[in-house]
Amino acid sequence: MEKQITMIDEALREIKRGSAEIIDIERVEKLLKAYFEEGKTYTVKAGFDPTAPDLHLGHTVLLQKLATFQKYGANIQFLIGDFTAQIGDPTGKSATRKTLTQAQILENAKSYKEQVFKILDESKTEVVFNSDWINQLGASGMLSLTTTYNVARMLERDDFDKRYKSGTPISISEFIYPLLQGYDSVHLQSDIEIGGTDQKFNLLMGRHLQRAYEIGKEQSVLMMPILEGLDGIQKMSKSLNNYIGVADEPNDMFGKVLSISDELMWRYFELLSTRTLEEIKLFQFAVEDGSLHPKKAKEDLAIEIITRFHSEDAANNAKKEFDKVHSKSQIPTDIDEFSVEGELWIAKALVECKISPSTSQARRDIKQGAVKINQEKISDEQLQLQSGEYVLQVGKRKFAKLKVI
RNA sequence: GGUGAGAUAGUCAAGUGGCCAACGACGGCGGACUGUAAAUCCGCUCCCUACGGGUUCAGAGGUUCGACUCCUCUUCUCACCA
Repeated sequence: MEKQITMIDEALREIKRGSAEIIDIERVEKLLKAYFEEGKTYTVKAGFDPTAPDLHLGHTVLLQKLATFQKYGANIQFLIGDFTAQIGDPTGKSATRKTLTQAQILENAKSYKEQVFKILDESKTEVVFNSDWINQLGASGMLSLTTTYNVARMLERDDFDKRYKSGTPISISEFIYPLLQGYDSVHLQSDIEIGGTDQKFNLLMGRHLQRAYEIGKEQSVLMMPILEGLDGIQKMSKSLNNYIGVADEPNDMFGKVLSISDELMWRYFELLSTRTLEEIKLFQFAVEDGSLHPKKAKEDLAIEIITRFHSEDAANNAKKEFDKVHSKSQIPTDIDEFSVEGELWIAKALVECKISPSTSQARRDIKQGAVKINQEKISDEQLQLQSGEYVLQVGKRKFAKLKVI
């Protein structure tokens, strides 16, 4: 008995880690108790958008939380919102989405699986599509769904409220969106749902509808913070180009992790590392008292992340490569190769090798001393490359090999 | 439906007849310092083999030696009124 209580505490601690807010933690505790005492499992739902199969570390924050739940008796309902995607989530800016064909959705779902099961246990995960049951709903089902809520309460929601007051249009279908998402929880009889803090309203709707439909339970809700991107300010997203993709090359991942600020590193440790909080605290103290170089801590983080998505070997190689290029300023092993015929003006060569966007930019770079050929800085912007092989470099990070024939 | 204001480079935002390829800020890039960190400092930031040329200031016309700046129409945004 004693032992079980500590196990429950331990599990709870891990589950709470990094979370922004948990609603009805008592129920989570009961579920854990039932698991440890009677081996009863429970379900945790998380919804994903079928339009974005390119996962980045921001998405993995949720996935890792799901993996934690799997450790403690949860079956994951990995929901692909293929129906709701047709409406478009009104959360935040509602850019109108293009509707996807069924074939595209299945394609995306497939690539989700490839990426997601690097973190989740496939045997404890059920992938479901909400069109399956929403299409069954029919007009009358839809109608009775809408009777469970009213416009005034819908307008309590922050973004709707702002848009309403400022006279920005809100379409009726946008009101339907949270209802449908909540209905998913009714159909799936979810015990817990997790999502980002930006999803709070939609997540709570699940509770509301489970009550309205009298399914005999109300899901607990766990919200994770939105991970900041490489800039440390805005949320990680592909469109802001401040992301680390789970499919990124090991070398890119390493470089990107090393480029984050020291402050942000701790945030990443908390939300992305599987190290215990105690371990992370020790790192933090060690860095503060000077016994651990912050770069070393960051390298460990990078290696951990790369190991998860690639392999340990890949991670170690990435580190070696990084040291080679940046600490010893040697030329990287794998660089793009190009070849051209006839002699070539240097500015054109840089454009040709895609390490300069235009000859104008190339000239500026040369003038500023940013261009090297075979490790030698050049200053002559009129330089003609005769036949031979060259390693061209712009700045610290852009390399290309060029063969002039 | 009526009235008024506006649309300028990746974003924000000056410029109201030539001095404007267009102030400034942010971002981005390069350099110094470093740990490819942050902070800081400096330079660059439309294109073109260039002390010159070309194309830009929502779109289409017009006035003018000359327009981002003036006029007309179009499209779109915003504010107020109904």
